[in-house]
Amino acid sequence: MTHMKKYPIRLTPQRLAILEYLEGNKAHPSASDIYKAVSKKHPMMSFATVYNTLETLRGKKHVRELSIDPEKKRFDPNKKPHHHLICLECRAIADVHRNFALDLTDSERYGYEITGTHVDFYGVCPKCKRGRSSKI
Amino acid sequence: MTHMKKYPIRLTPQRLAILEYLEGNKAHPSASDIYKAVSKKHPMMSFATVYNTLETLRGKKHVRELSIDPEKKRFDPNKKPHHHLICLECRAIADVHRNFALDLTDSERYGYEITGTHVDFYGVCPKCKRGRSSKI
DNA sequence: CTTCTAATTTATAACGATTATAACATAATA
DNA sequence: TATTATGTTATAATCGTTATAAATTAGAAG
Repeated sequence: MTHMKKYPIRLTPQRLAILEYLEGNKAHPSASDIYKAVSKKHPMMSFATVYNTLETLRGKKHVRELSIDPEKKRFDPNKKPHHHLICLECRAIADVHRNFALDLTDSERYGYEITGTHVDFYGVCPKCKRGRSSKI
Repeated sequence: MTHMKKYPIRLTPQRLAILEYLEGNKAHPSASDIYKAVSKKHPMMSFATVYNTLETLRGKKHVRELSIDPEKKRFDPNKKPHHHLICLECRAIADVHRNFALDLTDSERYGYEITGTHVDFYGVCPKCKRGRSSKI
């Protein structure tokens, strides 16, 4: 995990397992996805540890917490600035690495101080499209 | 509420009260905000009715369900296409009425069929900015 | 290497948002 | 008016998440 030396956290076996699972993971897993996957190798792992660790990682900017899925928080270890492409049927999330220059005029800004921008593209992923046509 | 004739729903006193509350509401209220406000006039109103009604309104496209707030769903009766400006401190949400032409190349699209786009601007609202400076 | 302290993990309870269920009430329709 | 579908209510259940307290462990100090 990049930046790990720059913003270090105390490394425990549990945290290492979670970091290992997240490293390069492009699925944008939820806490429960992470728990399920990691507890296979660490059966004693508690759910609370997953939440605690995610909170710690979020604080050190090692993961981004996404509010894209209305059902649950999802986590993104990709630290490059990027946007998302979301399947409205299965909630799959893909990354979009492009920089959109999105600026607001003063009147549009409405007194807000803007610190970041994020674009969501909504649609249907290839897997769900296939599923559809087969049902005709 | 616009479109009400085009996509009608059966109008009950409860639904009317909820629609009245939502009409022109720019606060992007949660189900609980709506319940609190509406049950002042309709003390017998049940929480379930708020959820049921919101689900019905969503189905008829009378409200948009937002996943902007990680804690809870919020609802937007504004049917003009628009984007959002979100205060990271108090979760206030303001509307941005601008059309951004955001297109992805085929390779960026990754097989997804894109049906919509939404831009979130993150920052600090004027109220929270004021709160900050007074604490120096 | 041992001792100490603070941080971490665990199990579990509590919480808030949301959904499900079933009985009751109301509206629309025949 | 009788019938049927739809909406409302109260309430239980569920799910994701946070809080708590006791037990464990990592890391620092000696």
